[in-house]
Amino acid sequence: MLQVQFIRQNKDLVLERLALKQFKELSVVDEVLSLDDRRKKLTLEYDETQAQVNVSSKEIGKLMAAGDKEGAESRKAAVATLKQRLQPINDELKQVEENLTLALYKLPNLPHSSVPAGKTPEDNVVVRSGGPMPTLHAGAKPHWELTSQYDLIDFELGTRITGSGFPVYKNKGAKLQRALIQYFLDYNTDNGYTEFQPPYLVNAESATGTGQLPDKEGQMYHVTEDGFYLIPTAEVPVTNIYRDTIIKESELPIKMTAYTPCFRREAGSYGKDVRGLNRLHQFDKVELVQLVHPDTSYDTLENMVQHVEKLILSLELPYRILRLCGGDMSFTSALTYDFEVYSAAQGRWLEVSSVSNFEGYQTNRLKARFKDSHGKSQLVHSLNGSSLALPRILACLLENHQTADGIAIPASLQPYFGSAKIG
RNA sequence: GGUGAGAUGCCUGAGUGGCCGAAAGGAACGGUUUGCUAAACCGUCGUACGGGUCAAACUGUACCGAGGGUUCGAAUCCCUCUCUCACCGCCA
Repeated sequence: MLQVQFIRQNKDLVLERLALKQFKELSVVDEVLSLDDRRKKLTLEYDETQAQVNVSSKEIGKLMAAGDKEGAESRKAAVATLKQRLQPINDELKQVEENLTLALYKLPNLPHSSVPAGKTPEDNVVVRSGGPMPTLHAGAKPHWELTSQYDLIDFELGTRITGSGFPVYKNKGAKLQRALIQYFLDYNTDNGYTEFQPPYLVNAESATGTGQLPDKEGQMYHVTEDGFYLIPTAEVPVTNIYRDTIIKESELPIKMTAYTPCFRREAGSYGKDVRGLNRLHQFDKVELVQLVHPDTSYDTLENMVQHVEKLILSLELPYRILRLCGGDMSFTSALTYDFEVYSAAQGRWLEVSSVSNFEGYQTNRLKARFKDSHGKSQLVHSLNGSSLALPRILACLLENHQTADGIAIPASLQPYFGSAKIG
């Protein structure tokens, strides 16, 4: 969430940026400020009254020790009066603090100055593109036919075991999946990221920390029996590794990577969006998370973009990088680059990675801070990106590298997959 | 799942009603000494939210797992919960 002090000092900027993000309830900004004013007044009143109580209590102790029972009793009566005043102040203070938090939760992160104006995906800006655009042979097929032809994935079986959107990978399909995960993780750790295997279920505090709650409650599977949520991305458990911690400045940047399955309810999706591997309820992803000094977070963002770009290039896939417009960005992000890979047989671009700088928005909720050179704690900036989401990469690999007599495996992947082609 | 013991600052660990935001030791950081290393010595060494200030100094409140309660006053007493450890049961 945004820092109240920042909102107070930069109100005009905040309003302007919220508008860029297509945020309509601008009155929330004033609500936050007035609630914070009220909170300060009440806090002062409470603290001053409580201070009197504390002083009196000490005096009572001394009077008792001195054997002055009467003096002690009269003091007690005075304290009782003070405490009666305290009660309603405290009640209101708690209410105000709760409302303030709720109001702050309503405000999305502010887009960075380089974020393009716009409302829909059409307004996203293509930053650059690359990779070899394939020329498919006459009988080229979409991936859901290839997976069936080569016996790589059984969608119907998954439907029977669980439901739609839970495919069963088998044979070379399962092995390719495993090879990709291994390759991605090695690539990340070779570049200085520390590998983690986090829990796949998180509690409500963690989901709140990264912004899934309360904003996107319906996106996650909720295990009500124990109050846990299935992770929609490794971002949630991995970023929460540093919840409520003060990091040494010398330890920054913190670079983490993790493979996890991801679970998303994806309510309301339909049609060609969900065909084959395009959109699933369970999928695999290798994620990058960095916690960095605020001064360097945008350099880090560019580094992460290049890191992911090289990985896609090594898979010999055609891609483009988009800078998302204000209206298409996620609630918590300040600047996001999406990577899309061209699905040749479908004739459409599929998002395979999203790399974002959240600045202090997540870390303010998480209370992930570091001590600066003056000894003051400051929020670190958090960033994350996929490297990569597996199903769409798999789909594009199959479609783009298909030939009349099989599917070619990119050279970078062959050591992991163990052969140069499928079929 | 059952029984028992616990949860204190970066770590170990004292503290059973007021003098405790908290002893002591260690680690860390700064300094002195030193041919270098080591040792020794001195100092610093929690967080949040307020007040105050140009900024500091200074100052108030809260926090000893979490939440409630008793009391003029709680790390200390009571209740609930969570977690940790040990043993038993079960089990990949």
